[in-house]
Amino acid sequence: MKHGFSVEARDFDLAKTLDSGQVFHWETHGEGFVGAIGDCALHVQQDGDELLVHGGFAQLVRHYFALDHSLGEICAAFPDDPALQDATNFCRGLRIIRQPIWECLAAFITSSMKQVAHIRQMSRALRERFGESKRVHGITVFTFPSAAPLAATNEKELRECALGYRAKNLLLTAQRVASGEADLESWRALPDDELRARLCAFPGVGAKVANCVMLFAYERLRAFPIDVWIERVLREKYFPRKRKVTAA
DNA sequence: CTCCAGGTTCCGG
DNA sequence: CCGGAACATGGA
Repeated sequence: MKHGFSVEARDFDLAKTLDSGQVFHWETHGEGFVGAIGDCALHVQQDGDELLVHGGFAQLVRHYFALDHSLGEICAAFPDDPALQDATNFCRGLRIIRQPIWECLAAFITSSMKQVAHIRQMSRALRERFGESKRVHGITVFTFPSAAPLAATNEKELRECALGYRAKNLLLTAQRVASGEADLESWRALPDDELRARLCAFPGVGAKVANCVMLFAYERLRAFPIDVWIERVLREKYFPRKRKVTAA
């Protein structure tokens, strides 16, 4: 427990944020969580208005969890809508984090037609098989594999991580990223529409996954991923007569 | 044993 | 453009 860093974290709920389905590779450990941000493995634990971070990287943690966002201002800007009021109360402290692009893209490619518990299982299998082993706080953590080691495998090996038909999509995407043909970092400079079009050009990436990557990795806070649950709510609360609910 | 899960893609009308 | 169906896997 010693040698940890403390990071101020007001208006933040670590457990709620990591359990919200925007990221899939953190695991509970004791009172906190272990995981990795890119290559940096760490243990994080919340204690009131602060985070105890083991493994260093305090500034990285602050950036990753978007602790610089003013959650109060963001919530105050919401329209006066009963459903949104309920939502803000229910989700208080849940932040949209800043994920490394590749691991976000890869994770959501595996997410189609899968329950969150399954997505987490696939993430773990990929990490244990292709990620790097690190030690932090006395435990072993596997980082999420970069594109290169995934590009160097084959569909069969990825299927052994329970990816099913998603294996081919992840493999082809990893190859395009690892080869440099698709430079995810440079795409930060693109406007929303162009970025979305490039993301949708990857196999297995459609409107929903592209919007997840834009929102969770590219900081495009206007992106609005519509999954089956959001669609049900939109239909029930706002558009009872529409046959199809889309972002536009 | 069936059903369906935080979608995408392809195909026919 | 729009509705349907296939796609793998595993837990309920």
